[in-house]
Amino acid sequence: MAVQARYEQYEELSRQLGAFGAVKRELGRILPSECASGSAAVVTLLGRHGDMRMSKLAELLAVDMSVTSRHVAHVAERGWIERLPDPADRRSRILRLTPEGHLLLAELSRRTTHLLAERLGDWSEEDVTQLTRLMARLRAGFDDCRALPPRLPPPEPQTTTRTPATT
Amino acid sequence: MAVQARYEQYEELSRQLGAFGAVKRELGRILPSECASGSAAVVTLLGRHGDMRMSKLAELLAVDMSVTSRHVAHVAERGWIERLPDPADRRSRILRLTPEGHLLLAELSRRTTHLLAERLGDWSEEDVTQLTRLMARLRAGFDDCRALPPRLPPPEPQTTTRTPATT
DNA sequence: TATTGTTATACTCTATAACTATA
DNA sequence: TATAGTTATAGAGTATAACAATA
Repeated sequence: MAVQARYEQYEELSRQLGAFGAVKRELGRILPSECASGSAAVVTLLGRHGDMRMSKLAELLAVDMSVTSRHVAHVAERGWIERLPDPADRRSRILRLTPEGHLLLAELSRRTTHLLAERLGDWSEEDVTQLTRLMARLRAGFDDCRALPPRLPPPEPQTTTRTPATT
Repeated sequence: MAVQARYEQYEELSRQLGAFGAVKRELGRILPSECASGSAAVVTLLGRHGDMRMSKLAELLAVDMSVTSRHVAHVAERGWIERLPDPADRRSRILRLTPEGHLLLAELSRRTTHLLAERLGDWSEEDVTQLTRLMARLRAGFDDCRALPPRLPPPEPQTTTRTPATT
């Protein structure tokens, strides 16, 4: 039946999602000293989208603003960004890459693309494009519903133990 | 030129990889109490591949054995797996799911597939299959070369500051 | 001497809650 | 009263190094 096949697809996708952390860790290992992955994300997003406020950055990072605040403080301490006052709202701060930040961004791009070129050198252009497109779509599917938290499925109709976790 | 286009593909893929943490965090939020994502990975891999030794599990998890040891201890304390002596090597231990572990595995599968069904319900079967296939291939590309650590690209030929990180 | 696995320590990322300053 | 951002605290994941037991 089609439903059964679809759930097996989800199972398999779930396994790939679980194992995908290894890829991100590997990418993290090539980062420059002092620049952890959180810092790299801040610099990369500012380079991609331009100056923005904390709240906007938190949204793009898809993490709580408290986390964003810590990452931004770390990056600002190292001189890669500056925090300008927002003339429209004195509670807010505008984040902007410094010249040193742009240099770091170029270095990050160089290292990342080099590693990906090493690992994906034998991929067809179509496959790279497809993977990027499908990952973006999956992420968008999770972003969209971030307001409403994920719901659990209804409990099993069977009369078996339903919550093995809370033993 | 083609090389330039390829590097732009890598840039875009890199951004998607960076933003992908949000998907994994969302999947982590639906886990049962006491079962963190590390525990879920252990149970899932044992269910998928059957009984195995610590070293094999560490390889499948793609993390250091010390990390594996901690996750396994957590899972064993909750009765989801047992650690049997290995008759072939007394240093080693064979990991096996308990009946409670199988119940937990079923519950994990139920919750994960439900969430994916909610988020990917409008995807074509081809797209789901493609994404799974390409993620597996990308991960394999990183797994294969895990023995040799990722190498950094050669320094820029230009006479600019090459290491903005070590300011 | 080499390998399997455990433990101690330290670092990063994340979320929740309490707090300050401003709207 | 509500919002933008910060800080304190706690929990989870990971790696390195030192260690025990066995091969």
